[in-house]
Amino acid sequence: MVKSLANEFSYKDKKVITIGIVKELTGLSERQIRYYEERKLIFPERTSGGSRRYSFADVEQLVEIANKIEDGVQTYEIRQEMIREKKRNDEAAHKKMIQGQLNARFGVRKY
Amino acid sequence: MVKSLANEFSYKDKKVITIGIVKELTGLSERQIRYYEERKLIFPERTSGGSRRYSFADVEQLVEIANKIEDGVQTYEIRQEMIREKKRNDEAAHKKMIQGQLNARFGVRKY
DNA sequence: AAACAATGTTAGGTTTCCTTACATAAATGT
DNA sequence: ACATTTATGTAAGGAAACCTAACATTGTTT
Repeated sequence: MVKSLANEFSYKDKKVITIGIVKELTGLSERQIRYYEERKLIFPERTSGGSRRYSFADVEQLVEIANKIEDGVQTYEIRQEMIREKKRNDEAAHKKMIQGQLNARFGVRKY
Repeated sequence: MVKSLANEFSYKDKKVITIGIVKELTGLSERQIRYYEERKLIFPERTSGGSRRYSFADVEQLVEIANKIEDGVQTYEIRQEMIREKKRNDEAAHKKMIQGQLNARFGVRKY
C-alpha cells in the first residue's frame, strides 16, 4: 500500500489532449480555454512545436472553473481559492512526509 | 457493485490522443501506427476533419503489438489471436448476461 | 468616466495530420 | 528459384488544427 501511486498518475494526469478535444469534452470555446490559462488557472504542457496538451485532470479542472464563472465568481477569486487549496495540500503532504521519516527512524506500531 | 462500470470506461478508453502523442508514448513511427490500423489491429476514432484519435488502451495495445512483431510474429497472426481472444470474451460476457437474466427472473440467494 | 473582466472574431502564420504512391529488404509461399 | 507478401521509409501536396496578436463588445469594478 504505497506503490500504487505511480500508477494512479498514469492516465488522469498525463498531458496528451489537444485543445480541440478539450473543447469538445468541456463545451468551452478555445478562447475561453486559453484565457483561463492566461489567468493562471490551468497549466497545459506544450509540444516541441508549441501546441498545448492537457490532461483529464485539466479537463475536470476546466469544468469546475466554468461552473464557478457561471456563478459569477471572477478568475481572480478562483485563483486565490486555488492558491489557498494548494497551500493546504502542501502542508498536509509535508506533515505526512515528516511522519514517514519519523516512522522510518523509530518504527511504527499499529494497534 | 455494477455501476462503477461507467467510470472505469472514462480515462483509459476515451479516444482523445493524437497520432503525434501516440508516437511519443510508444516510440513507434506514424507509418507503423497507421500500418497496424490498415492490418486491423487497432481502431482509432476520427474527428470530423478526419484526424485519428486514440485511447490509452489503444496505446497499450500498440506496445503489445510492437513487442510481438519484434518477436517475429506477423500482423496476420496477431490479428487471429485478437479474434480468438475477442470470441472468448464475448462468450464469457454472453454467459454472464444469460446468468443475469435467470437471476432477474428467479431471484438469487447468496449463502 | 476610466479601467478591467470575459469573450468573440479576424488575420496571417506554423504545426500537425492525411492520403497516395513509390521504394526496398527481408520473409514467406509456391 | 521466383513471385508475392510483409513491414517500413520517404516524399509530395493538401487540409485540418493550432498559435499569437489585435481589435471589438458588453458588463462590472473602482
